[in-house]
Formats: sequence, structure tokens, C-alpha cells
Amino acid sequence: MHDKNTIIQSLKSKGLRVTPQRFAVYANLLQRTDHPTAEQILLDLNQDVPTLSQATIYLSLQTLHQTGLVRQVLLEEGVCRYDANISPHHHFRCLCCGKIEDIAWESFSNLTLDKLRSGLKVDKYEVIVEGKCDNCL
Amino acid sequence: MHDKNTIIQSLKSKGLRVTPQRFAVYANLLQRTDHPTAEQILLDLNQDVPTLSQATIYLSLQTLHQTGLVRQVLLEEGVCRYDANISPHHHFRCLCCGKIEDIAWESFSNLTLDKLRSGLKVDKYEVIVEGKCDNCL
DNA sequence: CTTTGTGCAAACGATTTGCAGGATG
DNA sequence: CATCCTGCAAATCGTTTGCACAAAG
Repeated sequence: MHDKNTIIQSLKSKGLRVTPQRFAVYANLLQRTDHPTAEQILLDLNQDVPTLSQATIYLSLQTLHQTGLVRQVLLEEGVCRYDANISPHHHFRCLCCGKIEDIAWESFSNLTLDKLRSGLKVDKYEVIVEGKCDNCL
Repeated sequence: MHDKNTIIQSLKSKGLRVTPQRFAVYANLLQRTDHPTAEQILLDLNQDVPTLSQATIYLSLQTLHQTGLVRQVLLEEGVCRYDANISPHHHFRCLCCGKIEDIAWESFSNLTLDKLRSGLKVDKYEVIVEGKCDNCL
């Protein structure tokens, strides 16, 4: 899936040094689909590498985000989640259990930006959907 | 536009007591279109009523949000903005100057949810658009 | 007069910072 | 070996809480 060398190449392609910590954060995020927060990543990684500091997690995520390797997902007040899947897609959040699920980009292939106020240059857009998932229904 | 009695009625209709502080917060938000943060509202109100505590602002906004009188706007990491315009609309954020602008709901009248994974019950959705505004171009 | 809201200050949680030592390219 | 990264602890920022008093209905 995401082999070691590919990950290393991704980091290098952005001019980032490949350190064990940064590698671990990025690799962890790549293999997850649950849109974790910084804290959740820290908890997960500390099971294997108990000497990973909070500051490093936060700095790594900041760096990965700035270089475009990971995406931020902002759905709840005060909660910043991360997603290493940077191919275009949208998000669904269950208002009941809080689960966050990807929505395929093509689900909104009918969405066009034609009628926006002229003068705006659109770089990107995303649809946020909220409701209840099947588990909660 | 938003006359005093209408505001009072809105608050009462949600079972909220009408206090000067709560009224001031809601009225302030109603007359603004800039999607302010709690801090910005505090700064603005403190010019007239210097004895308005932070805690009250935060509590008021929380209350107004919970009762559905105001909407939260989450576009930037760690920044919670508020919007008293609760009629359906979307948001645009300029990546250059940070300005946040409303996008009319009808701009995406072509957006349908047909192809979403079955089993999801959709309560609401919003399109977040990012790019550059005309000022910044 | 009961209940809810406010102000204040302290507490809190998430994130950032300064700095000295360590690892990368 | 110059630069960039990490760990640690302290600092900071936005938000929340506890409590005593005040005001709304």
C-alpha cells in the first residue's frame, strides 16, 4: 500500500529531511482512515515509540500540512483533524457518534461553480455533509 | 432591519431570558456580515459597554448556537466564527486576505445528494470555497 | 422568590515557543 | 559540518469553570 520508499520519496520531494519521527507521523496518518487529531496520533505512536514528544507531533503535522502532504479537516469547534488522503474528496460527519467518513469526489460531479459571484478565483472547494450514519439509525 | 422587538422575540421564542448582555451579543452579530470571532465581538462591544466579561460572551455565543439562533463557521484551524444569518448559504474564504464572504444557496442549486452512500441520513450540508477575492487579484 | 445569567479570577486544554543538544544530508 | 529537527519545559492563547452576587420573569 504505502511502502517505506514511497513515503521517503514523498517527504524528500518536498525538501523535508526524513527523520524517524516525521516518518512515523506521516506513515501513521497514511495507514489510517479515521481522520485523527494530533493527540490521537500521539497516543497511537507512543505505544511503539514512547519517546515522541508532543511538540514534535504538532510541528510535524504543521510541516506536512504546509507542504501539502496532508490535509486538515475542520468539522468541529476547536478540533483539528488530519488526513493523509489528499486526492479530492468530501467529508461526512455523523452528528450522533461523531464518526467521519469520506465522500467520493464524484458524488458531487453535478456541482459546478458557474454561478458564483464574478471576480472570485476559486482554488478549491469542499462539501461538508452532516447527518446520521447507518449505525446510529 | 433587525428591530429591538424582533430580537427580543427571537430570544424568548427559544426560552432564553432577555438580558442586556445577551441582547447586545446577538444584536451585534445580527448587524454584522463579517463572521466575527468571540474576541472580535468582545472588542466591538467593549467600546460601548466596557463592563462585559469574556466569560459572558463565550457563554452567550454557546447558548445562541445551541438554540440555533446563530451558526458556527469553521474555516481556519483553531478559529471559531459566528454568523447570525441562519438562512441556508455557503461560505467563501480568501486565502490571501482572509475575508469571508457568503455564497448564496442558489449558487449550488445544481447540487444534489443522490449518489451518497446509502444508509446515511443527511441533516445539512455546506460548500466551503477557497481562493482569491477580487481585491487580492 | 425561584431560577437563570453575570462578573471575576482561577483553571484548563490544546498548541507554540525558546533553547540546547542531536541527527540529517 | 552546516542546517534542520527533536525533546523538554515553560509560555501562550482561546475557552471554560466555580462561586457569590444580581437580575429576569
